[in-house]
Amino acid sequence: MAIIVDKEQKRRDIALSCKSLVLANGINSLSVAALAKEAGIGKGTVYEYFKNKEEILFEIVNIMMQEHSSKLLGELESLGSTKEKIKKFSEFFYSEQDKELRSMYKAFTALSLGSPTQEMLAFQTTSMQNYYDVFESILKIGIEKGELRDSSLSLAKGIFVVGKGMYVVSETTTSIIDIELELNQFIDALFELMEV
Amino acid sequence: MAIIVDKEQKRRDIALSCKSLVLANGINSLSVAALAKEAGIGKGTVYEYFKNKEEILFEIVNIMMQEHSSKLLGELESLGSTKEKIKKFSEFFYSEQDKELRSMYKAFTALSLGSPTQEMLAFQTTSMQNYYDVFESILKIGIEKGELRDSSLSLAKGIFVVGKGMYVVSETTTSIIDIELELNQFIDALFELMEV
Amino acid sequence: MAIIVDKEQKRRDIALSCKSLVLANGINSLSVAALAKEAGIGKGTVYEYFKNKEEILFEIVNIMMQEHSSKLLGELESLGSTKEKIKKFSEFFYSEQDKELRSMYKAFTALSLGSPTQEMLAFQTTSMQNYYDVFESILKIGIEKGELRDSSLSLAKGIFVVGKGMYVVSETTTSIIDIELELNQFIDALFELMEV
Amino acid sequence: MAIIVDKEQKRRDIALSCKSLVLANGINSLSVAALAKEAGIGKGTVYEYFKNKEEILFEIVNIMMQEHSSKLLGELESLGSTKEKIKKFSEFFYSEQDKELRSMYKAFTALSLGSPTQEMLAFQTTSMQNYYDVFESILKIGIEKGELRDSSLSLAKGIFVVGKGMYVVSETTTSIIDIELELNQFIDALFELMEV
DNA sequence: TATGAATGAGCATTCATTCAT
DNA sequence: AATGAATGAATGCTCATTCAT
Repeated sequence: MAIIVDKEQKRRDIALSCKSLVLANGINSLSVAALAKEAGIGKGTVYEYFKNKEEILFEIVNIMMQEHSSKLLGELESLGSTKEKIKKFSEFFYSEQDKELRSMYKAFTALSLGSPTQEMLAFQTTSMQNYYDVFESILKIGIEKGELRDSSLSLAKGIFVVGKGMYVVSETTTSIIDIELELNQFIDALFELMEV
Repeated sequence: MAIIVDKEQKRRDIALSCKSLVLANGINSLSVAALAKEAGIGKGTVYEYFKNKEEILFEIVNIMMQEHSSKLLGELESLGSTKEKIKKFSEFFYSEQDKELRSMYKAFTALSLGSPTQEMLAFQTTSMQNYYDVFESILKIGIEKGELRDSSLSLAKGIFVVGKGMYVVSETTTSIIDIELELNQFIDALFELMEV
Repeated sequence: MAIIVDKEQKRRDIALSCKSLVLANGINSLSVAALAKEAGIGKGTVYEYFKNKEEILFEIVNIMMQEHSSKLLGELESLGSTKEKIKKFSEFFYSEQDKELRSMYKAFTALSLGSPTQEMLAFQTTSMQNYYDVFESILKIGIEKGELRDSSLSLAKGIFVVGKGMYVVSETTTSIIDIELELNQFIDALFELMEV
Repeated sequence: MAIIVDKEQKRRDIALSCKSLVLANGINSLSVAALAKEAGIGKGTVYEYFKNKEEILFEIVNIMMQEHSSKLLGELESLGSTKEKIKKFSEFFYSEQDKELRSMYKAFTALSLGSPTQEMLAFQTTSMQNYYDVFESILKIGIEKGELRDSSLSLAKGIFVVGKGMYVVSETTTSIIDIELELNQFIDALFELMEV
């Protein structure tokens, strides 16, 4: 009987096994040769599971985002107020435990900005949408519960991107921008607007 | 005696002559060979004016930012209210006429995120600071004139980065994020908070 | 499964196939491109077998020295007197059949003098030591057999380097230095000292 | 009245002004640009005084050898015995004060071995001959004075090159060859042969 | 299915030399 | 006589991808 290999599982294994390589050296210095070696497989085998190098990065980011997403959803459940939920949500941009994903995300953003492909845009759009849906549902519940005004929703995307903007600024300058402090101040200020 | 060349001017000329190459093909595919050809000079000549390839990109971005900056300052002068000034300021993120600089800036951000060097971070920090100074002075004048509350200043950085965040989102996803609309909505909302 | 290649053998093949290039044009003008072409392989393939260009030269010299060394040891066995052995040993510096190795060695010495690296010095030290060990053992046997005085050993290095010195002189001047004649005269004279 | 520049003197000035550059970085990294800068002249001017880069090295070595030679001749005069003279002569290979010339000579030997030109060989031959003439005259005087046997002359070249050989060995290996000790031992031993 | 040997296009950078001024 | 701006050939090395086994 032939060995049945779970292709999807092997894809994940390969992707994850080189996660540390990307985190250590960035995305530019990740070579297929190093990747294959780290994964303990042949260079050719990589191409049995991924169309090209880019796809591997998709897979890594995808896995990490899924993990982060499910963890986040779990943590959100235990929180009461909408503001707490939003703050928990934005912890991604500065918390120590999300550092790896952030680093991965940074590498991926660099790639996306530098030479965007259709697949890349589609991938990011989907990922982003998933997060945004969660975010929006939090606000909607807040509105339902009477915590927030109806008009708050229009500020949603604003809050959503401010973290991203801060993150990019902090990563591309040496300015000591204290994201945690400033982001929380920003949210506090916004909630004064949004709260009923 | 030897030919006297305005080195600074030639630097600018070389940098600008390959601006279109970067805008057309991105930063990754900009080769020194292509650059030199476009500039109508020899490959070696490039290195008479720039220490390395990176420096050329600095120069291009620098020139474009200076142009944009002086144009912006001129336009700001004719505006009365602080909100109008802030909106004029944020037009950078969506206006048609700043498209080139935005594109250049995008390429540069990709580079900065991908493989940041000390020089790059320093350059971005300085550039950013210049803009931020203008931004802050607008708010300070607004406060002096009694248009804004004293506490507004703490929101400054928030407003400042939200554009950047939106821009990155819009560039890395296919989501039809209407930056112009959403950014203006966001500013309007914030001004409700900030206005006396 | 993949093609199995005797990496060590191919290394030798590649190195040897460009031996003539080095002998013909010297070491400075040996480009990887020319080397690969001569070996009938791609440029990239070279780097599958050698870490860098230098290593190829090491390999060539190494192979040639090993060949010479084993040939020399064979020839030494059939010789009776210590003087004969020493003379056989020193034939390297002028014999027609060692011309290639000498030429290779010359190129390598030029490199070592010009820009010595740790690896290069180590390589030369080892190679030199191997030869010197043979040389010393010849003298020791001579002493054991009562052919030479005990004190002869202190002259060993002197004899050893005189050939090298003559060789360098002959290669860097047009003076018609008759190495064969002078080296043999020198050895004869020395043996008057060394013999019991 | 036009300024009359002593071309020959300026040649020497240029050559000497970049002596330290060669000593510091070796011969391979000496660029005409750096050289001109060090000499405080334009790159083009270099070519008014030298046909090419190689010629500059000739000039440096030439000047240094002339200096060394005249100094050596002065020192030899005050010495009585032939052995002392020979030892003084061979001090070149290890003395601290000749370190610079040795270093220069090393660089030059590397060049000569690597890509010998007719001019280079001719230059080295002449230089070598000058030294050898001095050396030979020392031995002749020793013979005249009855210190040495007539046959000693045949060993002359042997002594002459042994230093060179040792020097090359010491420069191309990490072996701790104590040139001073071994060279002197060698000369002592030879003198047992040569002395009447 | 798995492999890894082979590849060659591609690239940044250097530098001796020329020559118009 | 002096200069330095301009040059382009030359080069070592990388790496994603292919494909024969």
